[in-house]
Amino acid sequence: MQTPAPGKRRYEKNRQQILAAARAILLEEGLQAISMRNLAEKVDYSPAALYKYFSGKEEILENLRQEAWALMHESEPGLPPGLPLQEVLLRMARNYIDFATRYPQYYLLVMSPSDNIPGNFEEFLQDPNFMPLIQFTEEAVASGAIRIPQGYTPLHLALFFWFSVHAISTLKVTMMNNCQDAFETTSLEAIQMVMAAFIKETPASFQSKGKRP
Amino acid sequence: MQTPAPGKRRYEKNRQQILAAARAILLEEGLQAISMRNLAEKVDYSPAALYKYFSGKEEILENLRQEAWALMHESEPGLPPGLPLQEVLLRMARNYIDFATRYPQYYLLVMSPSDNIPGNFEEFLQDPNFMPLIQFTEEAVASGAIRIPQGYTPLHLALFFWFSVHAISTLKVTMMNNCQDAFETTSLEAIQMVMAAFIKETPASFQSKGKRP
DNA sequence: TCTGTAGAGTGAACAACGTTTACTAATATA
DNA sequence: TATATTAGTAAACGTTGTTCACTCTACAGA
Repeated sequence: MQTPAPGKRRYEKNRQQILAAARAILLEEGLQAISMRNLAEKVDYSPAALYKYFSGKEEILENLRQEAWALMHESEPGLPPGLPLQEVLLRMARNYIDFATRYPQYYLLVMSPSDNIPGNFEEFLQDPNFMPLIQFTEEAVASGAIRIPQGYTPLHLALFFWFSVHAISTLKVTMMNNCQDAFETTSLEAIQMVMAAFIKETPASFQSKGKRP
Repeated sequence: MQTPAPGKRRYEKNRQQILAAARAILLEEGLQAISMRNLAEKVDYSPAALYKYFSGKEEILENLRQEAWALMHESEPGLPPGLPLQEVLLRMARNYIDFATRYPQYYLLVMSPSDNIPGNFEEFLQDPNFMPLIQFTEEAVASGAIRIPQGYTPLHLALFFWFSVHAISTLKVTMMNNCQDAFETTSLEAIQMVMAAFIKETPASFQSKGKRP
């Protein structure tokens, strides 16, 4: 009985099938097209049957949200060692923004109101999606690659970075649909400009010891 | 006939009354509580009657959105002359964030998907809510109070500033409900840190000639 | 192998939503 | 005053998420 009973396996398979259909609707027709009836018809179930697999629509969306985070993190390219620090940061930003650009529906879903949101600053700082960035910044500061003004911490710089990337992605997805690359280009330049002000100008490479965000 | 006919005046009064009720629901019960039926009952109308005054729910929300922008801009305190530039910028940021904190429902409404959103970068740059910030930054750079690195423009700095303020406000409203001031304090420090890197350290005052954002 | 029970699956309904339609009643205009 | 406009309504339409009472199937224990 090391493998689950066949009933349980079928159950799990159906569950994944429902999630796959929901994912397909999200990517092809958009977030607002995900309705229980629409979804049920796509998997040849009655709407009520979905409630045998999920407690409700919100649980299905929550699963897709986790998928989105995983997809974004696994699409991170392996950065070649010896890359200048500002290039590393720039690529991190670009990767995040590219994800939002390529999968706007995924990004909209991730940013849509959920019940799973941290309620305070401490929880946010320990969010697995944000913590690596803080760690990365701290290492960079500790190594001397980034110089932080007196009275401030690596957290401040990480926050700024996160703010910028988050704002650019959101704006691109929600407002700048019909725009050329002008917005993204200019925005990334803005990030670059600010980062350059803190990065100690050494062409010497910097490589984080932790896994990158 | 210089004043509108009494029928038209009553019509306009009813319209404003409906908007007032919608505003009350927004502030007291939240954005998701605004429904045509809920609103109709509050103003002692049948739901269908609202369609004699508005083309639909979206038009009502659009009116509230404009209210929100107006309210935010009129709540801007008159800055005393002779204020250091970084203090001016900091207060501008604080004013924006304070508005989102005081009226989270208004802010959520403003940021909710609308049909009136600019579709490209050029329109965005001419948005009356963003243009003053660019103007302000340009004046500050022209006067020498802010130094921009070579190859960059005041627009880059304005974008960064807008990104930060926007991101902080959104995070405060959507995620950081139960948190103390730690998040806002740290975030404002982050803005301050970055701004300080560009502001030429002169205690000499700077006063914009244009109206402030 | 037979049987009883847990559970997969369903049709119908409920409550709420935005909106439309056909209609009445009140008002403004001529 | 007669007429045309328009404010206002009840009822319905087509959605939505969710629940309930009910089958029928598949698996477990005798």
